[in-house]
Amino acid sequence: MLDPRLLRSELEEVARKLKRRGFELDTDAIARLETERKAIQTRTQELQNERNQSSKAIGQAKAKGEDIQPLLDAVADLGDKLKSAESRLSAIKEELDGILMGVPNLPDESVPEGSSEEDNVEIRRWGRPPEFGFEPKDHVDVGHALGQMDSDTAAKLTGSRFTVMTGPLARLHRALIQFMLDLQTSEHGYCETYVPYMVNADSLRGTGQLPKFEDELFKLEGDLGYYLIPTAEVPVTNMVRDQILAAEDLPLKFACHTPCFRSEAGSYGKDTRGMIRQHQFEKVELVQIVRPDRSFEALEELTGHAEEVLRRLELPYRMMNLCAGDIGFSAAKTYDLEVWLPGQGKYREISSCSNFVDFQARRMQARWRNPGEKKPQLVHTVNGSGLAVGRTLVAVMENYQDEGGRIAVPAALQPYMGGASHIEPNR
RNA sequence: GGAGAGGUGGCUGAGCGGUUGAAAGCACCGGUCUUGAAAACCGGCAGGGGUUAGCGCCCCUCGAGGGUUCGAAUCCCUCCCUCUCCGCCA
Repeated sequence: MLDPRLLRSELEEVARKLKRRGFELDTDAIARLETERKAIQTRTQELQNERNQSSKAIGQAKAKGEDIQPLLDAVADLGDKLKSAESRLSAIKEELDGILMGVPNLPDESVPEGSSEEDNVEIRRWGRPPEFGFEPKDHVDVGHALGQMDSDTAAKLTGSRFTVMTGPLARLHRALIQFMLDLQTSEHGYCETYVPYMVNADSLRGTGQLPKFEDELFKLEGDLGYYLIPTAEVPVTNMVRDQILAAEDLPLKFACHTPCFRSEAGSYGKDTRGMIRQHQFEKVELVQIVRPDRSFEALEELTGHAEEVLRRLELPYRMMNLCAGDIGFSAAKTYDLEVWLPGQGKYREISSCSNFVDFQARRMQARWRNPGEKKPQLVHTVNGSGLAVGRTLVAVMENYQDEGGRIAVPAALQPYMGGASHIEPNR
């Protein structure tokens, strides 16, 4: 959520910044509601003050044993007036809040102009796409040739956009998770974290998935109203919801592996082949809760931590600075890491690292005590995938395939594979 | 699922329907003392909103939402959460 005070004092400036990302702010509606809010709020507070004064006087008169009837008569109709003012006020606040909750974050100045993926700016490139002496297969063909990846069975069990893996390939998938967690916790200082895979609506509001993106989530039946998490970002970031942290607690750095569940409602027909876009996939998420003045350096650092996974796996990738039209709802700035996929002959997103500045913190009321300030201040939140496991597996399968249908195991993963150097096709 | 206890400031924890937005302790900040530190002592210290050049003043908030009342942390109702015991269960 944006700072409501910013919307009052610099409404046009805010609208201009939001326009960069293609969002039209209804400034007239906001200005009108704001004006009304102010009037009704003042009126309400006057009435409340009157009530408080009168009640206090009645209490004092009663204590002295005086006749309080005249005082009671004087406030006879106050209750009704107050009640109607209060309900009007809360209705306006609710309406205003509804608008505000649907307004995305302001893109940072360093975010390039643009309206789509096409306008993202490449920051750097690492590694070189491998040369094959044959026509490289995509991961579906590689997996089928191994006999260890099967979407037909998954479709029988559940439906489309799921995968069954067996044998060494399933182990490689698990190895990636272990490797990523070990790297982030033992070398980059993240605290390994285990969280619920279902969350309540408050948590989803906190990180910005609700109220706008409910159709991208799996909601559970029943009275509880829980949702399956679309990313570990939701439970992990919300750990600090409604908290006031001490300065020495910051930064908090969490690494968390979870499955992620996404309805992919808006992506019919997109990436239907293979396991690029699944309803269920594993991810190791990196989350940092930081002082406001450190969030942009934290974003650089965290992105570097995600990159390190790709470097250790020796997977070629590039880093993109997303343009204003392509960053997510809650983000002020986002870097995507895109890995080279020989089967598609292009770079595909494998990690998305964002600085949300105080946008999520304000929704969550996550604050810290800044020694230099009287009042608690909002923290900043930064997160990124380190990495998306399913897509990393795809990248390994495609980049490490050989003509005989085998997959070489990247050196960094061999300790997690019982020392195996290759995955062989089933006989 | 059954029975009971409880949700109050950063934390612990008091709180007859009427200066209680809240005792006390801890933590924290400032000061005295000290070569320095600790201890001791003195003082400050909830969050949010409005208004003001500022001092300040006003409003809201004691799990959430309703209700009773001139007045609710305190009484009533609904819901949520936590803890203990029993049952069931990986």
